[in-house]
Amino acid sequence: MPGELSPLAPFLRKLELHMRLSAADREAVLSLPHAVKPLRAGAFLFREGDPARNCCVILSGFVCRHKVVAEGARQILSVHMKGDGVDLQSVMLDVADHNVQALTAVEVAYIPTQAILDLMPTHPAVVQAMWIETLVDASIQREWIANVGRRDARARVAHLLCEIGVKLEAAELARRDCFELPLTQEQVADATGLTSVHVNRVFQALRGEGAIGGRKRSLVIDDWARLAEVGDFRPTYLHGQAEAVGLA
Amino acid sequence: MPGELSPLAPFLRKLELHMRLSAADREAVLSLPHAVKPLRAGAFLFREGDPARNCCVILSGFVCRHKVVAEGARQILSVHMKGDGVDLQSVMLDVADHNVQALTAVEVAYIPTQAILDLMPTHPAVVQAMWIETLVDASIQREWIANVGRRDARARVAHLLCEIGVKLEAAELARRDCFELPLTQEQVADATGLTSVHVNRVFQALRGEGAIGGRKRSLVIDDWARLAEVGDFRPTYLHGQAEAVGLA
DNA sequence: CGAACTTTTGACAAGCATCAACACGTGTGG
DNA sequence: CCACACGTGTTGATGCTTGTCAAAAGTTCG
Repeated sequence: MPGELSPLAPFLRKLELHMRLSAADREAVLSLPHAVKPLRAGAFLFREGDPARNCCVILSGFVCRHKVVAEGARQILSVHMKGDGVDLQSVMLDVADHNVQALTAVEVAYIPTQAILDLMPTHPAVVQAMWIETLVDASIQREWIANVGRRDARARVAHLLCEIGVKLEAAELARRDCFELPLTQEQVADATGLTSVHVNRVFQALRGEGAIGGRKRSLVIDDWARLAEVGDFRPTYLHGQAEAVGLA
Repeated sequence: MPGELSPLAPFLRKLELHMRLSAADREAVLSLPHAVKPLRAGAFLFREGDPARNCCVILSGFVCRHKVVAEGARQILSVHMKGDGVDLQSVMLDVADHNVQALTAVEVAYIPTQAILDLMPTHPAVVQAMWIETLVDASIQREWIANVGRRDARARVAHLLCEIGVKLEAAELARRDCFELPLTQEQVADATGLTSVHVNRVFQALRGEGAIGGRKRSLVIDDWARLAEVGDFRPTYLHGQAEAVGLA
């Protein structure tokens, strides 16, 4: 079984950011049972209230997690890309407490949760790595609470752009200062707790002061240090991913 | 060793909300090595940047986790009480990404992380329960992102009050509709991304419309259904804790 | 009984939302 | 190939929610 070619290889790579794994552990990850499924942009991987039977790994494309509040407004909770295990937590919890939706066309691998539980006795290190993965996820969520709670619009957007840049680079999809933004301005708004109109104005402001460039979604971060300062971006909270791109 | 009298009993009780544990597992939790320490209000249990060597369990009193952003504003990320394992995640991560501070005088039990890691082979169910505990924590954080990101001031405060009520009841510290609020209005503001002045006005509005009563910090939720509706409070995200108080 | 918090009040300012319209690019079908 | 719809981005006018500043009143505790 040629490990490097397994669709789960990027997932394994991500786990290894957190923990050293033995050859047997690596093999156990790559041979997890999984069903690969292509989905169109906008498709739901899970919905709030769904019973949690599977967790899934992103193979290509982008997804986000989000909640819808009473008045119908949407709040994006996180953005995920190649190699991310989305809803690893569903391994342990009974029911999904949020939605997971494809931002672009994606390929995902569904893994039955039981298969992961079965690794506990035989490959505890793998389970430990997955636990860490969920903890890093939680750390990112804490940063997002601070982002939407206590930063102004400019900082929120700048922070989000920096984070996405680092995650893209850690996933080896792009350089952190030059990438195709996988979000529309409306989705940036939903991620930052703003309106799309105001996000648009913030983008213009950031362009105006020379922090970012590029046209449309092709984003170029001309002045990383500047943008990071505007966004109060200190990447410690990304743990392994920050180190992976030399920001630790 | 009389389990019921161990200071870790409330922690065990919380873990058992998530998983059925054997007698041996229960015993293993209660006999975890720990150092009990009383702390004054305002004391830090951990600081951002600290190396993570211990995790701690709250025995009495209240603590919060928070971050400080560039301009000096503070964002409270969660509120914890008796039986909560705060920073269980530090078992796995290298460095604390936020502060943990006592809101009132507290007693905490520090547990060396290594002792928890050592349970992996011998008591996997205990480790699994702790994992679930961290996942429920993450679920609550997601709800907070939506709360500060997409709800107006009234709803944010109402939501927070409902959540604290349910957690207090689940911890058997009070009824969910009648309790001593462990936060000052300024701390409520830091938890909801508002200013204390505005929080004060929201409290008056909620009192005015008959949703809440009581004077000072002694809060009485006169109309739970009303407050829950104002706050868009649907407690699924609390998982086991919601069920424990009959809200599932 | 005074010092340090905490809550409350008022006047005013600002950031962001809202609404509405328009521009632009892209893909689709006639 | 053009017409058209649709999603996305852009702009302007206006107003509300919430922040800011400052001061007073109430509370707690040594």
